[in-house]
Amino acid sequence: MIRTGLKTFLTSNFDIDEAEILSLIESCTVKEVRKNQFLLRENEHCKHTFFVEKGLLRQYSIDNKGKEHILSFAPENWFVTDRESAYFNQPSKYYIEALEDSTVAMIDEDFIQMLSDKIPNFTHFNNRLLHNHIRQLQNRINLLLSAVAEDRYLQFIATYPDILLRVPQTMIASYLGITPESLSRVRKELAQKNFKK
Amino acid sequence: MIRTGLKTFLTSNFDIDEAEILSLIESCTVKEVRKNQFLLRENEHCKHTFFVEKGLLRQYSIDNKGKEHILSFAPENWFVTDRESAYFNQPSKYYIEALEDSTVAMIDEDFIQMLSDKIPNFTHFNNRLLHNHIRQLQNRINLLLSAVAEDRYLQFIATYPDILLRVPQTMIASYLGITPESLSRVRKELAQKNFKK
DNA sequence: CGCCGAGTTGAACTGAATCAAGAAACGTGG
DNA sequence: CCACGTTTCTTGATTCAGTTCAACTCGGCG
Repeated sequence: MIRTGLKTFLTSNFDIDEAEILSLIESCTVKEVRKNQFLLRENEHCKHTFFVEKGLLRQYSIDNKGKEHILSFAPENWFVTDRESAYFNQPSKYYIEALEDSTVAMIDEDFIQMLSDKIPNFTHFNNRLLHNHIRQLQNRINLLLSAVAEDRYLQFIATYPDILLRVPQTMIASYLGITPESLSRVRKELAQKNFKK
Repeated sequence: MIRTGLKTFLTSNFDIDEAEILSLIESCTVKEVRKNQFLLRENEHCKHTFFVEKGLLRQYSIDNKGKEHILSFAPENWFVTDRESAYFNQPSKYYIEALEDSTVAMIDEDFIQMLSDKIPNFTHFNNRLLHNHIRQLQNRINLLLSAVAEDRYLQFIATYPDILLRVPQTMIASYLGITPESLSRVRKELAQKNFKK
């Protein structure tokens, strides 16, 4: 079976020979998770970065009223982890769950260490990943502070057109910080606007 | 004049001798900014990380309706920068402005490079800074998604009691994503609750 | 065929925004 | 140190975006 995931990702991002990659990859467990299975639950300690080879994950919290709030979606070739838990060694506030049957590479601290040793500019790459994450989070905060439901939704469409089609509307609403009913109405409004034009 | 800022910060965080620090510090410009002066404006390219030795800065955006939204406050011994602009070389969406007369160390790319060279675990330190930033941003998103005005305010008080006393309420409201009027009412409510107890 | 979860729609409600007007605090110059 | 103007905070009345709750529709799947 050809693994199109992490290996391809590494070879296409780093200047490193195939053989070496292969030996590295072996020390990285791959997990098949079915829809609705969890990779992390609240209060657990997050020990991995999850690299999605196939499928789709979501990271979310549950507030004290029992409502879910989606922090992120992770489709193919994305990394997810709870950095707060993993890096600072705290119990996680989040759940990470498969929204589709998925194939996930489980990257642990040792593996990162190996990559750092073997791949010269892996540190830089990792740094870029962190900066990218910060950028995404900051933009989202700015959006939550400044934009109404409709604008948030439009922004979401523009940024994640692929995800839009793969997850139920309820979850997009949760990501946007509005109710499913509100999102439904927003979409209706937009449809009418577009029709008029 | 004794600089209590960056030097102290470095010596207390890293195992490095005084002399070396001193020579490093010299290559880092220090700027005195007066209240309401800007260190960064929208559309400029952010070239520095600002380390606040004395005073208080804020980072904010202005939306298309002309409203300000505060992304962060930076009191003594904090770093601020627009990583999106600095790292990805994009025009900034944000303003960084002094809320008090401040002393700010202007850390540029060269200086970071020097620190990386001279200080063995500086990379780790920097990494920790990034993770800390991510943690803070993620928690804030979670709060914006899940909490009403009152809870956000309570959380703010608990997290930044020092800042609470130094900035006008208007700005705290802006940070929390509510209007000054709403914050005023929230505080009134809380005062009444506490009185009843 | 019938069920079930996802999405839609409606009506009432609510937390927060808006607009407007005072009151309090603040600092700046005389 | 007071007087004055400016900013900040408060309070009230009204409006509004989004929530809540409930009923109904639709498409898929066993």
